[in-house]
Amino acid sequence: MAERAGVAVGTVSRVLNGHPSVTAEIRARVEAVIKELGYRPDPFARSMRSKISRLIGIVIPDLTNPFFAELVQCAEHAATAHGHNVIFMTSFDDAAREADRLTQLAGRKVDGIIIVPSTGLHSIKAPKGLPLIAVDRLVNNVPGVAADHRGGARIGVEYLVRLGHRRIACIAGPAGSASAQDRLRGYLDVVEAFDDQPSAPKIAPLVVAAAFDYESGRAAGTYLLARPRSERPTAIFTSSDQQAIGCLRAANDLGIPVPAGLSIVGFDGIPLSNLTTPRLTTVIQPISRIAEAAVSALLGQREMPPIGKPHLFTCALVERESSAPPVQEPAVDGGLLMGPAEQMIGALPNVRAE
Amino acid sequence: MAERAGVAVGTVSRVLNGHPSVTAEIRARVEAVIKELGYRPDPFARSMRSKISRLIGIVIPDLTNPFFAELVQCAEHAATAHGHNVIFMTSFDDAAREADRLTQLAGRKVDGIIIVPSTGLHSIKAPKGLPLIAVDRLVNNVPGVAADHRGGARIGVEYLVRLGHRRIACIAGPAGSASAQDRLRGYLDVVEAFDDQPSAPKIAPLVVAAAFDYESGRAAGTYLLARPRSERPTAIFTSSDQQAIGCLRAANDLGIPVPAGLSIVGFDGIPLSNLTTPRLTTVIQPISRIAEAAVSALLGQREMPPIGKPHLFTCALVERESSAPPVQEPAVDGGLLMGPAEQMIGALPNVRAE
DNA sequence: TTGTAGGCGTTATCAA
DNA sequence: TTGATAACGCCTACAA
Repeated sequence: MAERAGVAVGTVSRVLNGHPSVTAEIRARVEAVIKELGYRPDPFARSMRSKISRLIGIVIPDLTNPFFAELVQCAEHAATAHGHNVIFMTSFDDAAREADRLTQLAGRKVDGIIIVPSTGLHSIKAPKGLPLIAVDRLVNNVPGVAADHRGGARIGVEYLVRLGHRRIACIAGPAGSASAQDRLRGYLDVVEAFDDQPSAPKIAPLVVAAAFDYESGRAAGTYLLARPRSERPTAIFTSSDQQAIGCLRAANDLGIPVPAGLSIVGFDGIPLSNLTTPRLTTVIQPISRIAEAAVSALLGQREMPPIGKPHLFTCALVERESSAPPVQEPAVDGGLLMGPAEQMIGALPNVRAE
Repeated sequence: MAERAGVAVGTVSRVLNGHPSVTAEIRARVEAVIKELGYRPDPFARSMRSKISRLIGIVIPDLTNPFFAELVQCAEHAATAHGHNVIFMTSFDDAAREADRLTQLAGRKVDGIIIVPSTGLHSIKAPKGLPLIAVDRLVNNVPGVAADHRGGARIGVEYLVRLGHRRIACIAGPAGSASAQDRLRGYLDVVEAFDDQPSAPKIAPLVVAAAFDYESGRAAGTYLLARPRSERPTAIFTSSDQQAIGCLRAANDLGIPVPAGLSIVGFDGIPLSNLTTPRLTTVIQPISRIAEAAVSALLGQREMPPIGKPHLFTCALVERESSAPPVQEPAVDGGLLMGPAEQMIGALPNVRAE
């Protein structure tokens, strides 16, 4: 023990915790011994008494998704700045595994949990008494912080409309993902806005659902582009950069030039989106700000967003090379999806990678 | 307390730990109460006594690198299977920050640490008494597990030679990275092997160093491909898939068709390598096996590789679309790098992203 | 200001 | 087999 500095344990503790009532002389002496012995307080003993672990958990569906990887990295950075460390876990997008991880974290007595809920989850049975915040994919019984997916999608689709596109397809994300639904809703917002102005040319909606990854994007793109020329979209709005990159691949396989024969807009703004051929026009999310907001809310530096009223961050369009005005005036009739948009959400054709 | 089951604390502990000397009847009674109360032993109290945290640390230079992201995911998976959780940290490829993280982990009393050392590190000052294993980038004072980078590079370059290429450039990784050096060495192995056979046509070595990321790969590729036609390589062997993808971009920017005018071979085997245009021929690392080996060595399920004698996993070539025989017989003279290969390592022109 | 002592939840030792 | 008890390292009243 460092009490070989000639003081009592209590005094050492006071020095450690910066308690005011310690003589400068004694404090110096103790600190010297601490340094000399390389003494570190035992975190377990500490946590056992204080009930504070300075540990937070983060659970994400899949680290192979560059967006989540960046999110985790930003969150770790923010947590470290707050003096916390992070226990990382993958749910592999599986609800059962996710629930198990949550239980594990609760058992570890972490101070809080950041979670990107697995696909298909609309509510989370949170270990009670444990601060929990959903990021990116919002659920209805937990505070959340995310990009304004709906607004972001609107920005992307409106941009395509402004470019002159009228046959704009949408590759939606998986039906169970809240972020995917919001992006789809944004797409439909634009479609409906045009429906409301009878003078404006109609936009033919064309929607297909797919997972967020490269391969699913490629499959969905192939599905959309393999349609007869007259029905083929002149632009595709995707729900992730990975899907968009898969689409690029699909277009290339089918001999369709981008952006000459097809415009593609991505979503997320991952680093790679700026290095594809052609470079991807995409809607970027302010990912580091999202991560920081989640961490500081969790750690009480900022108040938690109320349940049902998540903290939303606005997205921005980055115009690059994968988008351009359409070459020929597209036909307007016939879309996969017709009718009141709201009803369609959740009942879309689903294309999946083999 | 669960001793309201009418037993002493010690007995509960024995039940919890499956100690044999407990009557079936008592055990049943205690377990019933445990379940009823949803009782969970406090991990801090437990660790405080047992000196075991069931926590391991993992420190990575950059999670934006898909290879590392996958590594982390695999490691977490393996650790979970062993009943451990993982504290994740980024060093941002900065030695000072890395050292700090290591200290933090030691302070947390994790059971072991997996580290991908930051670029430029040749040894690690490990907190002593703490199992530590280096992954992917080996250092000389710590046990390690990695892919056989040198052998893998050899496989990739030999493949290009077999295809008929003689002017094969190499984009090496950052000079400070051990894995980068090994891959470069593998490249040089092949070059030298040809030098030894006077009958065989000479291979002109051409090497440039760059960071592992997309943008650096693009810059390095541009640098190599902007040379006069007679000196331009007909094939580029890169040190990461990201570099290769950047190269793809560079070739495209310069109007050089791949693989018709240039063959590119990547390294790593990240998922994306199969979705570029053209799909990337690459040398894949058995990443999940590497991660599992690291975890089980760390946790004592398997013996640690001796220092200086790391556990190496062989790589495999996946032939895809970015490689083909060269069209025209290339000239042989003039390379950036000439002379005894060994001397060159570490003294290469370095191209970096702006 | 400083020392002393009790208690946090476990596990391990020793008796019973 | 089971119970009682000490000890792990820390913090915090409370007493000096």
